Order: sequence, then C-alpha cells, then structure tokens
Amino acid sequence: MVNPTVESLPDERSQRLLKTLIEDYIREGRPVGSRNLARSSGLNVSPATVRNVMADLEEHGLVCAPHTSAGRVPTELGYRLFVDSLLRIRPLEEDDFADLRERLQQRSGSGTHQDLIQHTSDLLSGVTRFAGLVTLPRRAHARLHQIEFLPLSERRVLAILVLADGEVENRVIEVERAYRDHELTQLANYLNAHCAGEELETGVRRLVAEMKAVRADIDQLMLDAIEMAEKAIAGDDDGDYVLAGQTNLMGIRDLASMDRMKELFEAFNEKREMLDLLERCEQSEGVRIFIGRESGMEAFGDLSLVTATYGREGDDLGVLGVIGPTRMPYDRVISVVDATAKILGSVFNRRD
Amino acid sequence: MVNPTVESLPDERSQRLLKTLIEDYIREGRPVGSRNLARSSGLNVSPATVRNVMADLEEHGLVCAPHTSAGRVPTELGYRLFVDSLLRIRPLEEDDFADLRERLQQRSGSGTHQDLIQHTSDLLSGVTRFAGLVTLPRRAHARLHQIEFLPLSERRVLAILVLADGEVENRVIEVERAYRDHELTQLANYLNAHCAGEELETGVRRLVAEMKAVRADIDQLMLDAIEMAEKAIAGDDDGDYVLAGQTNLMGIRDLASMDRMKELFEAFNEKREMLDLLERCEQSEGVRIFIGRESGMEAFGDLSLVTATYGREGDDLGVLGVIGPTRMPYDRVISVVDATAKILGSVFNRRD
DNA sequence: CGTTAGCACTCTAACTCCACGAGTGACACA
DNA sequence: TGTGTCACTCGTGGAGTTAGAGTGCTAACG
Repeated sequence: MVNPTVESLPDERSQRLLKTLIEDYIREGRPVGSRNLARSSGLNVSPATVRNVMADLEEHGLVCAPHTSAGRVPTELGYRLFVDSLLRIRPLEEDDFADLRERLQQRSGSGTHQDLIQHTSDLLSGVTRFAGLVTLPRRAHARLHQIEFLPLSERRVLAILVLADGEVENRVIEVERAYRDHELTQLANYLNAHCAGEELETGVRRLVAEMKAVRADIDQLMLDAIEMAEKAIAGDDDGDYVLAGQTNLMGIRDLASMDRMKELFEAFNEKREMLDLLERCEQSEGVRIFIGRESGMEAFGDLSLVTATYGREGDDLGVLGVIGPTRMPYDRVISVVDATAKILGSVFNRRD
Repeated sequence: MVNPTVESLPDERSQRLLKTLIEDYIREGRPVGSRNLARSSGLNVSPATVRNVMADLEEHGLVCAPHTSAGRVPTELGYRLFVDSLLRIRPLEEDDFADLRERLQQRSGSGTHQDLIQHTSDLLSGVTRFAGLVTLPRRAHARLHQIEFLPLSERRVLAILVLADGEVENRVIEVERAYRDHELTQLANYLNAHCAGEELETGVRRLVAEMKAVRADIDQLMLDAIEMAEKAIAGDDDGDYVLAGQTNLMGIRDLASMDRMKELFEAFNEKREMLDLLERCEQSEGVRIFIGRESGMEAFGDLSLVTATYGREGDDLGVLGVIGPTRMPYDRVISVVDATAKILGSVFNRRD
C-alpha cells in the first residue's frame, strides 16, 4: 500500500478529481460515475479521461468501485489523503463562533462539571447532527481549595474535597484507628494550611518530599495527615465520558442494519475501549481524525471520529469530539470541534 | 369495546384457546392458524371449530388477523385479558430466587445508591434479555445521620448531608449574610442534636412546628438553623432512573425500523415522559403491567412495561421494571420483576 | 344446535424473468 | 496524451407466477 501523502498523486488534476469525487460522495451518498464527476469537477475533460484517472486512483487504493458497473467510492485511504492534504478548513465564521460560545456559556456559570460536560456534548451533537462526545476533565490537575474530614463511624472517615473551581467531592476512606473530632479538624487544618491552592497530586507529593527532607521533626500529626491526604485523593480517576445524540447515528450507516447498530451501542456502553481510544487523542495537539477502522474499534465500521483536546493554558483537561459517518462534511465538523474545544477550555480557565 | 374481563368469555373453551393462542404467538412470533391452534390447545376439536371460536374472539376485539388469509394475533385487549385472568404466575423457583439475591447482594455492601441501582438495572436486563429500568430511591424518606456546613465563600455555604444508609450529598446554598466558622458549627450541632435519625422532611417540618409552639424563646440560632436546613434538603428531588440493556430492544420490534427505534431511544433520553409513567406505577402495590399504548407513550408501539415498587416496610422508595416486546414471556418476566423488587427492598432495609 | 368436512377464495412470500440505466474497460483514432 | 465509441456488466425495479397457509361459508352429521 502506498503512503497516503499528496506526493503519491503528483499531478494537480488527479487531486482535483479525487477532491470533487469525495465532496460529491459526501453530498450525495452514492457512487459517483465518470460523467457526473467530469461535469462537477469543473475541469474541461471528457468522461473517458476521468475513467483513466479513476483507474489510477483505484490502483493507489484511494477509491474503489462497489461492483463492476457502479461509480467510484472513496476508500479509507482516500479519506485520509483528503482530510490531510486536500481539505481546506476555514475557521468558523465569527457569527457561528459567537453563537457557539453564547450557547455554551449560558450554562457555564452554575452547575457542576457534569452538567457542563453534558451540555457541551448535547451542543456538539445538536450542531453537527451527529453524536457528541466529551470526556470529564481530569481531576489530577484540579487545584485544592479546602479539605475537610467528617467521622462516619469507628473506622471510616468522610473526606470532602472542595476544589478551586467549585467542584466538591466526597470520598469515604478507611482508617486504621478511630480519630476524634478535634483530631480530624487538626488534620484538615494542617492540610489546608499546606496544600490549599495546589494541584492535588503535586501538593501531596510535595508534602511527602518535605517530610523526607526534615526527617527530624516529623510528628504523628503530619504522618497521619499525609496518609489521609493520599487516601483522599486516590479516587477513581479512571475517567469517564458523556455521549449525546447517539440516535443521530441510527439510519446513517448506509443500509444501517440493527445488528451493527447494536454492536456499536454496546461498545459505547462498555466505555473501556472508547476511553482507550480517547486517551490516544489526548497526546496530540489540535484536531485529530480517525477514519473508519483506523480507530482500532471493530464496531466503528463506517464511522469516523473527529476530536480535539480541551484544557486551560496548555494543560490538557480532556478530549471532546464528534462521531459521525465516515461520509461526513469534515470541514464543518472540524471547525465546530475545534471551536468548541477552545471555548470549553476558556470556560474552565475562567472558573478557576 | 367490551370490558376486557374474563366474563366476556363465559365458556371455558374460548379462554383455553385464547390462552394457547397467545402462548403460541409469544413463543413463535407468527400469526397462529386454526390447524396449529387446534392441535396445540390439547382440546379435541377440529380446525373448523377453532375458526368459529376465533371469529367470536375477533368480534370481542381480543384477536385480529393481519390480513385475510393469515392466522390470528392477539390484540392489546387480548394481552390485557391474558395477563389479568388467564395467566397463572408461579413465583420464581427457590433456586432462581436465591441466585438473583446472590447476584444483587454481592454488590450491595459497598458503593453508592447509584452503583446499586445501576447493577440492579443490569441484572434485570441480563436475566430477562430485555431492558431493565430502576428509579433512584426517593430521598425524602431517607433518614438523616449527620449534617455539616462548610463555608465556601462570603455568601455560599456547602451543606453536607450524611444519610443513615451511608449516602453523602452535597448542596451549595446561598445565604443572606456571611457566617463565621463557629456559627456554622453551632448550627450543625443544633440540627444534629434535633434531627439526627429522622427523615429529612419530617425532621424539618417538626422543627418548624416546635418553633411555632414555643414562640417565646426563639432565638436567632434556631431561625438560622431551620432556614439552612430547609435550603439544604430542598434539593433536586426531581427523580431519575437508570436504564440498562436498551440494545436488547433493537431487533425486537417485529420488523424493527430504525425510525421507530430512534423515536423510542429519544423518549428514553428525554426521561420526563418516562418518569411520569413510572410515577403512575408508584401508586399501586404489586406488579403492574402496561401493554403497548396503554402506557400513554406514543413511542411505546409494540412494547410493554412490567413494573413493581420496591421499598422498605411499606414505605415506597422507587420503581423498577422491565421493558420488552408486548410479545414477551410475561410469566417469567413478572416473577423476575417481583422477586427483584423484594430483594432490592430488603437490601435497602438492611442498609438503614 | 353445536361440530365437522369440504371447497372456493385470498393473501403473502419467494422466485423468475426482463428491460433499463448507469457505468465500466478496451481500443482505435486525433 | 486525450477522446469518442462500443460491447459488456451489474444492480434495480416491476410484472408475472407459484406454493402454501389460512380463511369464510355452506352443507352435512350426530
């Protein structure tokens, strides 16, 4: 298989034809034949010429014909080359961008992260008419505002983490011995004095480091405080995501069979595989696109995924994106995903 | 339309035939003809006789023929009469019951309500191979174990409700003036002393009543405490439910079209209509069955809903059930739903 | 009078046949 | 190298056919 760069198609005309072919196919959804392609490409060539070019493209693995006497359809490789080299994405119109920001911010003031994420996912789904997808922001980088401990029973303590952005989290932790009320208050005071304003993980890690440094005057209080803190922040940071508008995917897959749909929805429910996939996105800046099976998910058949990371100031918080048919209007979806990521990032920025 | 009681079918034989017809249809899924019905009914009658009976049943609106020369299919009215009068439900085998209990309890120890409910829903879905449905337990009747207040900022206080069953809830409440730490502690102490162990609503209501009674020695502390408490418990008690195994419904609806499926899934996502429906179930004891459009939901086409309330000691906490094709094995589903409700109720009972 | 056998009729599902249109590959020619 | 042409292929959709299942009706039977 040829490396799918634009170099594999040296001549301008082939590129032009592939581009219009894919655009036409995205628009119409049926294999496009040489006559139509010749016309809509704007090139002044005959269908026969187009057929020759098509034969070349087919050899490069960029298009294929579903059967002998049908038009051509782009392959995954074709799409790949299309989005990588042929597609000109213009950023969202200023109006649309403002509209998007408006609709996202109107919910950003109040409510939990969960609400905001849900709303963002709905928004992505609503605007694109495909499925929207947003991971919950990673908490590891959340800054601690305050921590409190509440005795629940003999050996169980409730830790309450208030984060800088207003989120509150409860963790029930098991402890070795019974603590008295004032002890817990003391522990909390100690931690609040030493870790407030810091990121959860680094805060605790710094404490441990300090402890080792001044080994001399370690007292039981500090030891307990650190142990508590470690237990409290060691929450289920396994990640999760919110999916919206799955139903938009129904009836998409060209002759969408129930079985494949079922398989897909079950994959969404499992979440594990999806999270793996999304994690892979987190590593790259900007918009990332998985076409069809490139995602590595079997159930993804004719679906593609367009993602971007969102975060504040270079610090990634999570991933958002859109799942739609491989045959989707990439330019628009890409702009929307990109813009939404930027807006969501700025919302988190402001919250902090 | 005739009242669908067993009285409308005075003779034994008609009932017997309707029963076998529905059983056969549930098993096979195709219209059943007179020859087959005559045989499988066990009655020693000829197909011709059966045809005569069928004509009667059709007149009563209990069965209908999809087209002239097909067998008969039960109508919604037919199913109604079937489940109301014809169906003998034997309670679950002791083994199956124990198995169910086992599988539910293995998760009951740890975890939040949400986890338990999710698991129950999964269980219902897994055992019946249809969609499981469980509402979150109403909190109004939850008993308070402890309440604490944490200052967040000038005018915002975080209320932490620890309930008797180990659930913890956070509420951010807006207050009129800034409270100092020790004031909040005092308020919490007051409330803990006076309301612990009581149900949220009754506790506060009793406080208000007491306050009115001893109008004389009301001090500001009490006033503030009550106001706080009212704000704290006035949470979003709008209810919610957990649905599992929706995918089991795909491919059910006889020639399941994507469009109807989509409509249905969207109804599930809306939740509002579903919650209305479930609320109606809460009023009756025991198992309740909605057949097809009886539910009042358009999207429910050929689906039926079997529900039961779960709770502790006559005190309803919520509703659970199974959504499946109208053509479902009611005896089994009913037993499973009934048993699950009982088991879940006892789990909550023990937690308390 | 209820039950049964027989019969003509109806409807569906599955199959074949066929014609049409869209599109292709190959080849010869400018 | 590009173009026009021609024979060929393939999927689609409609028409016609058949087989099977099942019905309603009627007349006969106990």
